[in-house]
Amino acid sequence: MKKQSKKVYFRDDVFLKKLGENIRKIRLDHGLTQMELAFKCDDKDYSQINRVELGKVNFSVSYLSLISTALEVSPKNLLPEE
Amino acid sequence: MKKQSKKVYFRDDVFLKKLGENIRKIRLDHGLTQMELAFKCDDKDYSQINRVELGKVNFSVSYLSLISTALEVSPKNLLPEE
DNA sequence: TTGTCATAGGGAGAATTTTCCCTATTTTCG
DNA sequence: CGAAAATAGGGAAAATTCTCCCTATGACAA
Repeated sequence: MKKQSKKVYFRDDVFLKKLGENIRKIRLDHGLTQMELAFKCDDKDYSQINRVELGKVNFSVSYLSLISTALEVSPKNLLPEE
Repeated sequence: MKKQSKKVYFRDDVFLKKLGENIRKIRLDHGLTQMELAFKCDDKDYSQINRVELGKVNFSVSYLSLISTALEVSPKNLLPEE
């Protein structure tokens, strides 16, 4: 019987927090509400945007790409330094 | 009975491909193997790194942060333009 | 206050990634 | 060529996100 190591997905809360704040900042710079941004992302619901901005979900890089397209900026611009 | 719309997660294959290529390029610039990079990421296995570089998985932004730390670059540097 | 808009967040089920272990294929080096 | 190293990828179980729908809270104007 193998020793069963606990599976815990890696999650960088500090990074997620900063990333969410950046996204919010850029969204507001564009004068968009969460709902409007969700619409531009072809997302039926804006709860995901909300959770992203609050750093509550460890979302995927594809979604990062989607948001950057909707905000008309390079994905690079969404990321925090370091 | 509600109409059941099919759930399909958003996935940007083109973006994932370019991102993977960038990561590979930077890894090689640092003279690391996939295994060595995995080790620096505290990943027990290197198959994940391999799939990331090949654009086969839509990995999380936390993992992106992890890789950037291991490669000692800003997460920005890993992302493709646009 | 009342109503409206925007943000915050609960909850369930399905989809997908992540983790872990293994093997196959390809590349590199003696 | 042959061995060793590195990359590619199969597969299963579990963790977590994603999607969708709904409600609560907060902010702000009439």
